[in-house]
Amino acid sequence: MRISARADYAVRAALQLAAARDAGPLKAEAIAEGQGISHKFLEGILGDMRKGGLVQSQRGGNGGYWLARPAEAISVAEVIRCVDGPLVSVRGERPPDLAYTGPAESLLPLWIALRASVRAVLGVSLAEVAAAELPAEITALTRDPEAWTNP
Amino acid sequence: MRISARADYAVRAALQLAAARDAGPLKAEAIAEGQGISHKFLEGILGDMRKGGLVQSQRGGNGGYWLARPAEAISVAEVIRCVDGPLVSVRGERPPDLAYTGPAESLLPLWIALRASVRAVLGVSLAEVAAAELPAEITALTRDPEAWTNP
DNA sequence: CCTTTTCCTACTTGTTCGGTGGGGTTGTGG
DNA sequence: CCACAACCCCACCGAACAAGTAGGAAAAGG
Repeated sequence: MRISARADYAVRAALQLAAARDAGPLKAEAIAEGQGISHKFLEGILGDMRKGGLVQSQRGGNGGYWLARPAEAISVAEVIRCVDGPLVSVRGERPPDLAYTGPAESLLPLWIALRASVRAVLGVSLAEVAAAELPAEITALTRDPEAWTNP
Repeated sequence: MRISARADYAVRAALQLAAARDAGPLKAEAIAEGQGISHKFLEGILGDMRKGGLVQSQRGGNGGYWLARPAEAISVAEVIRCVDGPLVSVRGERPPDLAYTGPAESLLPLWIALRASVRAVLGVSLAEVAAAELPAEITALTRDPEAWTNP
């Protein structure tokens, strides 16, 4: 259950774009520097986000990237899916495509529940994260000090 | 956010062992056949679980594997961690080791919340899954028909 | 025309994934 | 004590993926 560098970078870039909403297009170089990401690598990620319809771009002189929709209408989950495919997969397949037998039968509902819960958390909008105003259900999860410790 | 084949197989093997609790040791070959897993590959996984203290084994004539603890006292999360390392990692690092700046600052709490929610779901015991009696909070997540559909 | 910046394709290097094969070691039954 | 059944412990393998890198073509603006 790892979040890839692509996904992490994509979300951070999207947050940067959300924050610079009214400052016109943002250059890839500026985002890369602002977040400490390899510029060329980020360019590829932004390209995927453009193909996925999340951002738009303009070349030349004072070009750059901007969000295709308001930051309130883009979820973190969408960004991750855009650059990394399905949010949760088991052995490369989406949960509903799996079949289990015997005592493992109710493993499928468990994976489904897992996916639903991941979806719920990552359903937050870029605006909420950028403004540091996460929904109450999410902050509730971070309240427990044990959530911040490694097992 | 993918569950590897190792993790999936490990949990299924553990469930098989949980179900055969009172039938004495279970041979790797039997588990492999029962779950449609490559026998040699499974052997490696069971080896990891033994080193992790989750199962015990006996060689020779009618040897095999059995759970080291009652199935009520082993969580799915433990099994996955045993064979695959940390449950949730971002770019290979555990969330508390990350540092974000600027508009991405509250991305860290989001990853923490994500991990907490994953932990909550996978905290179920092998006994609960094997008996198909998931806790109410988990089944509640599977109630929504949308949880079963791909986006 | 010249600069800037995005866009595209290809390549690299290292690691992981899923799996296989062979041989050693320990236990049981005859 | 001997054969056999199982676990145990490597070593290896091909394919895929991850995280970048490099170089240039194409558009926009001055």
